[in-house]
Amino acid sequence: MDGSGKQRPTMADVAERAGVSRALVSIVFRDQPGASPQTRDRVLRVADEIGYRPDSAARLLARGRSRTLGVMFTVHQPFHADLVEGIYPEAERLGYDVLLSATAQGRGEAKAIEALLGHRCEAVILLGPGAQPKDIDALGHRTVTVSVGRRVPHARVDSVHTAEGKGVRQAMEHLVELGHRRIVHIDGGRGPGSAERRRAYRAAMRRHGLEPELRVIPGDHTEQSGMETGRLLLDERDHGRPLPTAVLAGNDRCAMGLLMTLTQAGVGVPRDLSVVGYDDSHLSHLMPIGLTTVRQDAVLMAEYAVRFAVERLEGTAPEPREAVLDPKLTVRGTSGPPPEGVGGGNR
Amino acid sequence: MDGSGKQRPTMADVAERAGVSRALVSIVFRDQPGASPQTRDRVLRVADEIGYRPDSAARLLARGRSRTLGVMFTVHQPFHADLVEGIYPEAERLGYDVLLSATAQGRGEAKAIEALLGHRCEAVILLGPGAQPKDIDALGHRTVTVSVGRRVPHARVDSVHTAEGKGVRQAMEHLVELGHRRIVHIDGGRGPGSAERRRAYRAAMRRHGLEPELRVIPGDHTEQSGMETGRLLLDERDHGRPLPTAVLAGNDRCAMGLLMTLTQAGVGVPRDLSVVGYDDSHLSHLMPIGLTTVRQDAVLMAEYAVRFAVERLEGTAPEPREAVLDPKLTVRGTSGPPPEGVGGGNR
DNA sequence: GCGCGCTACTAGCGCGCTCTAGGCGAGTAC
DNA sequence: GTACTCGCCTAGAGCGCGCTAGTAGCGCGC
Repeated sequence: MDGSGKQRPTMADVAERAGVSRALVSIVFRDQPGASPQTRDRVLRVADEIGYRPDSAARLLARGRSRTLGVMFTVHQPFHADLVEGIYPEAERLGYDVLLSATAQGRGEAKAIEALLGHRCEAVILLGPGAQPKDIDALGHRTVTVSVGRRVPHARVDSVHTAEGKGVRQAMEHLVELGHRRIVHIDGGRGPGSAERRRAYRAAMRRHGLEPELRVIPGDHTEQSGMETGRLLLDERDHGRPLPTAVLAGNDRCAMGLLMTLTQAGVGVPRDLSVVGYDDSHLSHLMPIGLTTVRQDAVLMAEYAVRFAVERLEGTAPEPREAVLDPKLTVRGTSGPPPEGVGGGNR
Repeated sequence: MDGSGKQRPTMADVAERAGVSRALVSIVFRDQPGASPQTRDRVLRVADEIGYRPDSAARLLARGRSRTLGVMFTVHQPFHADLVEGIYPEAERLGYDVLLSATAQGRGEAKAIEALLGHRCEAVILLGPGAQPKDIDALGHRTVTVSVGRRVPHARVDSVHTAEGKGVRQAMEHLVELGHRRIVHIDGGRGPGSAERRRAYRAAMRRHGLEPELRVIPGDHTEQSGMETGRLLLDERDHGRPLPTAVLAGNDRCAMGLLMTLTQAGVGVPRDLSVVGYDDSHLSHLMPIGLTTVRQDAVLMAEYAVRFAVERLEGTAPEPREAVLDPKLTVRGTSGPPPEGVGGGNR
């Protein structure tokens, strides 16, 4: 009296029970004109009684379109979580369904995308894709594709990202104005936006005549990376090399890792050292004194991504576009003037 | 020359181009006997050439079963990320597809579940469901359901969770053995497992004759909650009430928030205060000295969840079951003896 | 010659739905 | 009266696939 024996009710069941044709039930469920209010009511009531729910597979098959957007993301990226949260409501508003596919250990981007395509997503939104530009371009030729957080210069894809240079510049101005000179940058490796951030960091250092202090420490967009850098810096300090007075991290996760290591080692933030992150993911609010970070508006980015996809699909905008959002430095508690006397590099 | 005009190739296209029948293509793609190696090769080659990929909607419709497991999770829960990572490989191993549906701001559990059912998931795996037991029971009557991280006593659902009591007991033994007496617990509110953890904390305090020190601070499973508790404790200290010497947090996120607040305020961990978390999510490894926490094996839990669902679906285990995994205290750096002289409550 | 079993393949129905092309009756215009 | 519209409803094709039943061809034994 349960489980596998229980057949899922179909439209035909509803139709029969309500004494109408299948087509009429279809009309009612698609909220289309062509059914009297009474019939509509009766159909809905009967459907509810027998627990009918439209089968999206069949529906999808029947009408040519799936009205589904596929989203590839990484489970462990808080900023992706923020983006996903923004994607749902915008997609719903435009009448699209959302399918998530995560990359994870042992499940690469290719696999995640494959799954989305198999489910007939009309468009694919890639959050911080790490794939080669040529692969992304290939995907873009096969289906409407949006890359979020990463520019893919000559590929046939829409892209939504922030003006990395601008964000880094703001952060650097902020630090320099506070009096910092010994500012290091933790690199984001192949992570989205890293190259631009690195470039902008270098340029800013040069512009302020700080070229001798310029230092890029290799890393990536994980807490792990921030912690390793922290340990590295502490280790160097113990061997006589002074700590930098400020660190521009590759992203918030990296900044978090760094902070944990440093504060646990008794380094005062921002007393002894300032830290600036990048993303303004949920993480940054969570710190007691707040992480100074470059805000990327996740909700806005999500909205652009969804709209780009939908407009391409519906032919409103046949050509791929690029949205470059203005980042905004959000000064919170992890940045302040460099320690007295140190000045930040005047040896 | 792009986009909507480009029709997705179907089996018929492959068949025609390879000079065989549709059925044969179907056979090849389902990896079934009944096609010669040469034909098989040719079909696959042709399919690859024209970029054919089986349409899962149609496939799902045609064979009665979808072989799809739906997973409801919360984007911002790191432990859910760990679970999702474990679910994918196990599902794949058993030949099932995975569909994710996130709860988020403005997208409650009901909506997330609705989406899964609409996509014909045969079973639903709920990660840390917050819904009312009766609603979960109702769902369990409609479809195979597995609750992960939360017991749902009289409901028709499988469940996978850890022996909360045991975990808390271990943590408490550990703290008491170190010499702690003033141990407070931050509650997890309606979060999964909270009630059991709270109960176990109370019992442990009583068993060790620490009833006078017993204190449960309301909270939930977020960093926010940990931070608020931290501020509360610091505030109390400033008004003369001594800090507890140890805190048993509701989960790792909460412990993280607490840690951030305390260490930033100059409280040494574990010098002045010990902190124990719960989950052993990725977070706990990320701290420089490591979070002492009660390990819930995410991978194992994920495997149980998937297997329970599949075995119910395939009739191997018609009745819902419960897996209670043994948690294991993982001692890392945030726990140590209480500060000298304080002893931990001997006023 | 015949039947037999086996491999390699095909015809065609049906999954649950959407959607086009209508049907039917009542009202309105001439 | 005929002609037409309009609201409500139905018949039935077909979406891309899986699958059952069946066919063609071939070697084999007698």
